[in-house]
Amino acid sequence: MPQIVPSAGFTPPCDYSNFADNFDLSLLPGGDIPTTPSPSSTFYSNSPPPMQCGLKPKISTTFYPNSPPTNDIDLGPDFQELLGPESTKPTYPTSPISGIYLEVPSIKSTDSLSPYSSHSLLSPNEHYSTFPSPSSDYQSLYPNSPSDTSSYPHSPNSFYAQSPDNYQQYVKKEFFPPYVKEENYLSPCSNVNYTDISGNRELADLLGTAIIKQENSIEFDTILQSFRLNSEPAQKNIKIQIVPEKPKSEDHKLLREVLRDTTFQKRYNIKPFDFNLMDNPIKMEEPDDIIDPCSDELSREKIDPVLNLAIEQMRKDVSNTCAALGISPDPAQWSPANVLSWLQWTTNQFGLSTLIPNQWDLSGSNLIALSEEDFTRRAPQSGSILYAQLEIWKAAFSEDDLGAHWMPESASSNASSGEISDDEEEEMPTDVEPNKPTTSRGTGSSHIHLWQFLKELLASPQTHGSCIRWIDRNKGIFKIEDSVKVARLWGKRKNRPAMNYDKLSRSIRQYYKKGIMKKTERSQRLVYQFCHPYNL
DNA sequence: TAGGAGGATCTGA
DNA sequence: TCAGATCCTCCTA
Repeated sequence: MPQIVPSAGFTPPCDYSNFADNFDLSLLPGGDIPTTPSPSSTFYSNSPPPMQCGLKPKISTTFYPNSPPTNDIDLGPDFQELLGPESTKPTYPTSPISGIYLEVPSIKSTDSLSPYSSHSLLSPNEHYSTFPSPSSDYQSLYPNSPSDTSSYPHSPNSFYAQSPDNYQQYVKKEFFPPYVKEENYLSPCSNVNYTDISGNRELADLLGTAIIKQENSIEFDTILQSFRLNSEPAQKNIKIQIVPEKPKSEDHKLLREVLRDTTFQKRYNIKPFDFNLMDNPIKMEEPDDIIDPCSDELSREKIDPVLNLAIEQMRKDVSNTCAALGISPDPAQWSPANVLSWLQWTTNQFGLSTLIPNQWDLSGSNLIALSEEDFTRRAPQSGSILYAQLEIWKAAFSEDDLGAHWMPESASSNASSGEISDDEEEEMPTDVEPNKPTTSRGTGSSHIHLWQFLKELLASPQTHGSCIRWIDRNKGIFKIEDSVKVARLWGKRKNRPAMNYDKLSRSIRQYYKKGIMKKTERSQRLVYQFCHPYNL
């Protein structure tokens, strides 16, 4: 599996030492598994071309300097400090540190950098503005990078994970290429013996950081400065030798060492990501002498909580959106109106071009039957993203995995700790439970909930702005400007001619107990606030 | 006086 | 069974 990437603020209980234990170095370029990225995927599509095994081993890196890189770039004195003392300053490409030089590739065509290429699984709640244009900074070129949390402001609807049960399905559909990106890597024919520098943890850190660097957009200057401050005396003893080819079990030892080292992770607050290795058919390569018969079990123990959290996050994300849209978590049950609602929401979330409604006048069951080609035919610009998002929803509503346990965030977070009290259960809003699809009560029906109706009014300020409006949309605070009119509209919708604001407000107040609405911090007349996630 | 708060009870799905 | 409707009393700005 690909990478279970948590939302910002989420720190999975695993580290790079675990990653190192489970990382199949044969995945590295030139390894057993071809590394050419799938052209249909933007996941890790920026990997450098596979290294050619020449006479000299290489440490290849794709770090991006402040100025646009060129193939003939002068590495400059700063970076050279990393390789050796001034007296041994090399002349590129011939380094006095035998056989090691840096390869700085030219920037690739921006075509491959689009975050909207086919099958990109983007967080549905990310702001489109955070995605880079092809001309934006290099550091923004990895919108799908698992480590690139900076571009992804935390959102309860963020979608960085998926059910492991559906992983195989995704792999088959090439949602996730079955390889692991390594933009910086040791050439498989490298014979660098870093044993001699293993005592220099800072250098190992440095190299490790450099390896992660372009993924996390860490300023190179920062790394260099850190290196200068912390390891200047030690670097004099740096000695890198070329040794004969080692057995495969000892190959990539430097990378192994770096991956086991988590100091860089702490220093730069880098969050590791999970490869869901237990479900991944990729076999782990492990030196024979340190094979731990219990490692699989231990890895599973470490990974399981991460998976559970990721799955729970996924449930929350979709559940929140269901609640916000008033639609069933099961796309198959969507009415044409629900389909349009979902499409509109998704296009808004991703800043996609507006869809032509009459091309999407179909039920949920028909929608999920569409192929990706059907999607792209209806929406050439955004069809792939819509299709991918729908796949997520379909996966989210899994009869076996999720359907029976679906619950809104407030309840699911409690469920994760296994501490749902009777009271809490009683207060749990049942209107967004998956097994009680809201479709039949959804927008357009007389069975709509009051809170949904109010959101409906709030969603059309052009029409109803005179009687109800948002005070603070983000916080879900709104004000009823014309209580009589709102009550009348509510009564009309519910076919209750005797409805008045007194009754309506009583119903609103009932929501306090249910955790759907609450009083505002500073109590104001006719001002109410939706609780999370109903404010979404 | 309008609106907020909340208890009690009824209604309909 | 549950959400919402209805009726009620009391309180506050």
